[in-house]
This record gives sequence, structure tokens and C-alpha cells, in this order.
Amino acid sequence: MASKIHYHTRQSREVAQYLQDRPGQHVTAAELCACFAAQGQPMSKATVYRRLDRLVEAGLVTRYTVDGVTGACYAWNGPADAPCEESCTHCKCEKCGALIHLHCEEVAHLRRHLLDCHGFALDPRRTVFYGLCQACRAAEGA
Amino acid sequence: MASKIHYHTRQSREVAQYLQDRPGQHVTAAELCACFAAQGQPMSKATVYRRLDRLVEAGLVTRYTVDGVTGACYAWNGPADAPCEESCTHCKCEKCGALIHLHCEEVAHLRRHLLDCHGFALDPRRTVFYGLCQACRAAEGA
DNA sequence: TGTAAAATGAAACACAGTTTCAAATTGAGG
DNA sequence: CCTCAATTTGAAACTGTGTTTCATTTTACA
Repeated sequence: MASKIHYHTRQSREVAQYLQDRPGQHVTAAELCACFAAQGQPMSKATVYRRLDRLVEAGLVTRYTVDGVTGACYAWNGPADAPCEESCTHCKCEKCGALIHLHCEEVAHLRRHLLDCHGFALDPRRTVFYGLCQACRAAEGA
Repeated sequence: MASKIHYHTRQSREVAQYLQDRPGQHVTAAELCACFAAQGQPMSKATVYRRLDRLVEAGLVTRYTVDGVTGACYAWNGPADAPCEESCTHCKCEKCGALIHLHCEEVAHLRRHLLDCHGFALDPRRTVFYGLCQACRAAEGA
């Protein structure tokens, strides 16, 4: 599907390593730049974006957007050692901004239904459910 | 929940009208600016964003992002005359970019499950399912 | 070691969205 | 109809993400 990745340079290794060390976390390009700079090894913005694009192309990393988070988020998938199961999705509270990891068989069920009845192959990793979390619902009173 | 909206000016009426006339469609701020300009009544970018923010605050309009679409999308909800039922969600094909309107009881079912078992109140209008559409799946062969 | 291909960094750039502030428009009261 | 305070508008400056360009450096490999 996608070309193999060669880690020719220090920079390319560091970007991949950073994401691998934070499975399931929401990493932004700005965060990567800031972290490398703080470590005394600043990396050009252009290089960070280039490396991320390459990793996404190769299918090793998922790129997705979360409303309220400035810029795209990236998360390591890995080839076989995926940190979340296939059905791992995220819920985002529109009020407090909390990001909840969701491991739920119902999502897998919906996925099967969408595939069988609508022909649509849901990618649960890239999909974010928006709504209100329990705490914020309680606070709203309604 | 949100303050009532007063349509004092021509600009505020036009932005709301544009969205009301296109229920369920994905309207961007840039599109609004371009359209008003084409009609010979250009509206300042700042004003467009201000009016959209106001409408979102009032709950009359939903703001959401779709990967691959530059800028946020806005869609009219309306107070009671919502164009899509509560379970209206969108599917976005990550390959061809197609946006599919989904009216599916399974989504409502998932919504109930999330509410009952996870305490999370899903907002189907703001949520976009990412994956592969039927045509692209067929093209991939797999 | 030498050389072609690939990767890097700095800066310029494109674009979404926000902020600022002076000028225009609104509505309410006289 | 006129005046004035409050609101809204538009233009421009600005912030931040992400891309492009190009000269320089690094890599792979013979």
C-alpha cells in the first residue's frame, strides 16, 4: 500500500521515536518542534512536517483533527503492535474539552453494520465522537 | 443556554439566511465571503466570522471540521425545524473525499449505548465518521 | 574516496481565523 | 425628526498552521 520507510537520518528517527513512545496520545507538530528545541536539538518546522507526512503515507501514523485543538494531531499506529485495538476511538467533550479513550464493542458493531449495510469501511482510529461527557452533562443539570 | 439573537443588521440576516437556505450542507466562511462578494455585496471577513460565532453560540448553527476541507464547516440546525433528524451524521471517505449523509438507526443505537453505559452524550451532528466509501474499497481490490 | 540522490534548515509564502480601532449604523428617547 | 449611547461594521495588522523554495549538508553506494 505504501512505500517502506528508511530512517536515514537522526531527524527521521527522532520523530518516529517520539510518537512510538506515546502510543494513543495526541501529538501535534508544534509539540514536536517545542520538545526538540527544549532538548537542545531544534528541528526545522519543515522537516517535522515532512517526516510526519511520510509516516502517515506509510500508514504507521494516523493524522486526525480534534475540534478545539489547534493544528492536526498525530498518533502512532504501528504495523502490528497497535497500542489500541482496532475499535479504539476517542470521545471529545465539547464543553470541558476532555478527550476520552473509548474501547467499546458497540463501535465494532457499528463498524460491521456500516460495512455490511452501507458499504462504508469506518476507520475508528481517525474518527472522533463529539458530545458531552458525564461530568458536564451533570453540571448542565438538564 | 444561549442568549437570544437579534438580527439588527443586513449582514447578520444574510449570514443566517445563507445557512438556512442550505440545510445539511457544509458551508465555510470563505464560501460565504466569496458568495457575498460575487453578489456585489462584499462582507468583511471579520464580520462573517463574528456572525458565525454568534449563531454557533446561540445553538442555531453547528460548527465542525472535516479532514481535507480547509477551514471549519458550518451547518444550520434551526430551533425545531432541523433538516436532518437527530441521528444525521456524515461519513467522509479518506480517499476520494466524498461526504456521505448517513441516516441510520444504528447511530441512534450507539448514541443510546454511549449515554447509558459510558455517560457520554454523542452529538451526531458534529461527529464525522472517517473511513473508505464503497467505490474506493472496490478500487483498492482488498 | 567520489558522486548522485535524498534530506535538512532558513526564509518566504499561503491561508484561516482573531484582534484592534476608527467610522458607520442601529434603536431608543425626547 | 433629531440626538446620543450602544452596537456593528470594515480594513488592516496580527497570530499560528502548514507548504514551498532553494542553497547546503548528509547519506548511500560504487
